[in-house]
Amino acid sequence: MNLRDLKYIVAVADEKHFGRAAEECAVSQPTLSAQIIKLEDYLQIQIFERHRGNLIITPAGAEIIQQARIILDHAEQIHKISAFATDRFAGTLSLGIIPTIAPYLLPLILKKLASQLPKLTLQLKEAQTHQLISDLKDGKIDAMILALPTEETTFKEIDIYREDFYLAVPENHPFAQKKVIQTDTLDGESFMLLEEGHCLRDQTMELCRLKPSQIGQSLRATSIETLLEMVRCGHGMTVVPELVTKQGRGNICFIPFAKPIPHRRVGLVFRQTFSRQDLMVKLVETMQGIL
Amino acid sequence: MNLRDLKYIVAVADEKHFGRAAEECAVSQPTLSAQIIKLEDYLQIQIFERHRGNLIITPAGAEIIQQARIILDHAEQIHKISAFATDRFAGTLSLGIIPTIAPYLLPLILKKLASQLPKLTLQLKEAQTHQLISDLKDGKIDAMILALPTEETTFKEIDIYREDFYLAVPENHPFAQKKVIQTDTLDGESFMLLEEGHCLRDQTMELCRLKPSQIGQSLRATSIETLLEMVRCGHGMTVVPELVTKQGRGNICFIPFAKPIPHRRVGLVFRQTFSRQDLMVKLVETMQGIL
DNA sequence: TATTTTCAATAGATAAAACCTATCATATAT
DNA sequence: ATATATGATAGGTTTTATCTATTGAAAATA
Repeated sequence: MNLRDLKYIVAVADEKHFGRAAEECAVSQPTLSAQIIKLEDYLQIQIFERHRGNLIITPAGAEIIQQARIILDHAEQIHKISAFATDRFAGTLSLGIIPTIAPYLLPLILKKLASQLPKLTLQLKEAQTHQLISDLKDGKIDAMILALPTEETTFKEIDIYREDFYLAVPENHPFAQKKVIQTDTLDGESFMLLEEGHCLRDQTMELCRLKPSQIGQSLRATSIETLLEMVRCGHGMTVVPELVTKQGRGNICFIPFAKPIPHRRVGLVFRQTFSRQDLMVKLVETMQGIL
Repeated sequence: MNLRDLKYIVAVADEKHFGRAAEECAVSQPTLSAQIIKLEDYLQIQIFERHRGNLIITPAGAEIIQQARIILDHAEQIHKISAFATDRFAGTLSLGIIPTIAPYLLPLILKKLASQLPKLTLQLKEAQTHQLISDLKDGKIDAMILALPTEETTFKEIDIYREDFYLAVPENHPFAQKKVIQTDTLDGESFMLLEEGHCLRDQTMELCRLKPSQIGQSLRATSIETLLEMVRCGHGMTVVPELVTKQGRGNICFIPFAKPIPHRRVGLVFRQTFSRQDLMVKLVETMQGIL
């Protein structure tokens, strides 16, 4: 049995005439006749009684045609679903973002993004890199924004922006007077970092070549904001990405690093096999246009 | 798009594995893969994201699969309808019967017929021959029982029984003493007939070679029972088929005719193209067994 | 009654598709 | 580094759908 066959019998039921039904289905009359005979043969049941000018639908045939109409309706639905879905910039996108990006990037772009991609609905999830990677593999999210690279071969990455790091010190700290800072002058300083699992923690440790003794152990900071609060109170210093410095903050100085300026690449990551790659490109372009 | 394709994507959605889905569909994995790719291509939409061991259904794909399940359900319905309908002795049969047969034949057979063809429901319609012929052509009824032949080339006829005619006279009539009656002794007698349109009227006129002057004009009898009531009251005589004589009636004598005995053939008639010919044969055999 | 018209089925040939086996490519697990 | 698992690709075969032309049978018309 075949959707085409069902179309044929519905056409015959509508037209009560094989020739006209064939025309409606854009096939020749013998083709339509043969297919219907084959269907009747397959179902072991007669659907139509043929007479000239007087076509009778058998009772079972009428029931079958009723089902066929339902089936064709739903088949049409499938076409509609596809047609809608092929508007690649519409629909819902489930997007993961790491905690050191989300609160600083989202306020800058969400509003304009909604106006430039009006048919796109974002479903946001904030989690650490390793969690997002797992979610992306499982299909729980469609894409994610985080620090590149991910080292995952099954993912594709597109750079969105490059973000320089800054040293955050209390404004009464000696460093606060410096225009730039050399990473090798940080040797004895005491640092505060985010809790384990944040990529920013690892990046900071690496770029400042921190010894375990320099890292404040008492604190398990879950956010940059907490960290900055501690800095403000003079418990130590920390490193933050550029976007964090854009919001006005009292009592804290953000000192640029000397060249080569340490930074991170922030990008959009998705599965190589993801079905909406053109939306990914569009999304990145739109975000870059806003920033 | 094709019912087979829909079966394939539902199988993949269920199994989350192309190989197992192919097995379930009893085709090779390349076949299933190729068909699904072709479907995705045709719909211009990706239904699955392929990874090893981790198959993800796209949002649009999920909607399509939902529709596909509905469609396959209804397709299954079509199979069930056919399977039920191919029990050729089940279902409803719309049967027309002429008024000179219905009230005498039906009481004899209906009960036993219901027990011997328990799954068959009869929908009975009583009408004159010409009306039944028109209804049968239009498919308003499936078959009819009447006096043969119909002279219609598009119908098939099966004889059920042969029915001799009898002369009905009041018991005080001189003819009432006769064992048999010769048709050529009826010349001057006055007859009462059914109204126009009844085949029995025409048959009686023919077999008795009645002149218009012999036929009572005042009466437009719509049933044999009315006619017999008139005979009982001595208004004349009439001719009735054998089954009418089987019910005990006072004050009326039914005289057999001399050879060659005039009679009519009663049979089952249906369209040559009717889909339940084997039921027709079975029905006639069953009725003959009962009579 | 004979002829024409109408309508669906049949015949024969061609084109399209679905299918199979064998193999490849890639990612994951060992 | 090797083996395994999974889905895609290649090439060839079979099946199916389709076409045009024709036939057959009933109905309408002359």
